[in-house]
Amino acid sequence: MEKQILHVDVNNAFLSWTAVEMLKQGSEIDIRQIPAIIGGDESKRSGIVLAKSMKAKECGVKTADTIYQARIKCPNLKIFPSNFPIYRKYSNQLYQLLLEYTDKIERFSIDECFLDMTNYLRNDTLLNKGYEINRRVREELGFTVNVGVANNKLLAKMASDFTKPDRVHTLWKEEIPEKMWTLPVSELFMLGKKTVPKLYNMQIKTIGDLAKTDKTKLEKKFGKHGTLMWEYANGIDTSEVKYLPEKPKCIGNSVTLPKNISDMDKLEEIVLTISEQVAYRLRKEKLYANTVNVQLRTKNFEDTSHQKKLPEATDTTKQIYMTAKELLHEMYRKGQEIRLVGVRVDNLTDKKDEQISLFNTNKNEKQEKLDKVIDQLKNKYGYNSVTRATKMDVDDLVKFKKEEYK
DNA sequence: TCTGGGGTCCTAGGACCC
DNA sequence: TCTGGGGTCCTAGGACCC
Repeated sequence: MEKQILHVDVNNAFLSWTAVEMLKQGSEIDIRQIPAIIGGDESKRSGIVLAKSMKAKECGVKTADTIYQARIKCPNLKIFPSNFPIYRKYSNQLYQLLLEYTDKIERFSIDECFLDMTNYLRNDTLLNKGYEINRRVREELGFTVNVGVANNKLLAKMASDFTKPDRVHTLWKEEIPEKMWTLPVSELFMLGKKTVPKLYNMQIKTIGDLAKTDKTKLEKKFGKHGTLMWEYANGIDTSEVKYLPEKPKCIGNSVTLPKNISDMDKLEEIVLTISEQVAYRLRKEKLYANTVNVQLRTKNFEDTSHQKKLPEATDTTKQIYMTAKELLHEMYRKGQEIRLVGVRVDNLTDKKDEQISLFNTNKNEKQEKLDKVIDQLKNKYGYNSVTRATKMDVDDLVKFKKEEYK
C-alpha cells in the first residue's frame, strides 16, 4: 500500500511568528502586511536576512541577502531581531496540533514537519486532512502553513513549496510531469548552487530534463549524489518519516567575531568560551565525544578545520578545551585575521567506555564533579549565571570555579 | 556591498596493516 | 631493486539543508 504523507511548512516562519507575538503584545501593526524582515545584527557583523514578508519579497529581497542589500532593494524596510525562544514556543504549538492527527511526525526543522498518515485516515482522504490542518492552524494559532499532499516525503515537500502562502497542494505520481518536470532544476530538493551550474552545462535545465537523463551518466559524474538527484527528479523516495527522536550526531557552536582577531590570547579565550558551551550541551544530552573539531574563518572567508580523535570519549569541559586549544595552535598561521571561530564535537557515543581497572583511578573525576556543579547552577539560574572573570589557565579556572561555589 | 549558525552526509587521500 | 592489492581508520574539505 502506498504511504500517505503530509508536509507542513510554516509560511515565512520567523517573521510570521514575530508578527503573532507582537500582536499579542498589543502592537498596532502586523509586520506581515508591510515590507519587513527578520535580520541579524549588522553591528555584530551578522547582518543577513533570516525571513521576509511578502511585501519585502515583492521588492526582490531574498533570504540570506545582506541587510545592506535588502535596504537598497527596499528603502522603507522595517527590520526586527530574531528571537529563538519565541520560535520554539510556536513550533511546539504547531507540533501539539499536528499530534491530533498522527503520532508519526518528523520534526524536520523548527518550521517543517512530515506526517505519516498511513493508517490514520479512517474514512477521510489525505487531501481533506491537509485542508483541515491548513485551516485549523490559521484559525487556532494565528499563522499560516502550506501543506504538501503526496505518497512520499520528497513529493510532499516539493508540493508544499508550490504557490504560497496558506495553500494546500497535491503532487500525485500522475501529476509529476505537469507540476514538477516543468520547474527549473534548481527547484529540486538537494540541488544547490554548486550542482545547478554543472547541470546547466550538460543542457539539463528543468527537473524533467534531469528525470530523462541517463542515470548511469549522472552517477559517473556525481557519484551517490547523482543517484539521488535522478531518483528525486523521477519522484522516487522510499525514506520513512522519522518520528522517533534521535540523538544528535554532532554538537557545535561558532561565533562571528565583532572584529577580526589576530591575537592568540584572545583566540584561546574565545575557544574556551565556546568549548564550555559545547561541553555543556553535550552533557545535557548525556553523550560523550570521541572527536573534537575546530573551525576558523579568515576575513577573506577562507575556511579551515582541523580535528582530533580522543584516546577515550569525554564530556568534560577541560578535555574538550585542551584538545581544541591544541588544534587552534596547530592550524593558526601567524598574521591571519580571524573572523569566525567554531568548536564542534563529533562521533558521539551514549556511554563512556569505562576503563577496566582494579583501582578506581579516574583522573578526570575532579573535572566531572566540577562540571556537574556548574551545570546545576546554569540549569537553575541560567547559562550566563556562571561566567569567568577573565581567561586563565584551565587548572586555575578549575580552582577559581571551585572557590566560587564553596 | 558584505556575506549567520545549527546541522547531516559524502569523498578523497594518507597512514598503516596484512 | 622495485614492486601487489585489499581493508580500515583518520583527517580535511565540500555540498546540501533550514
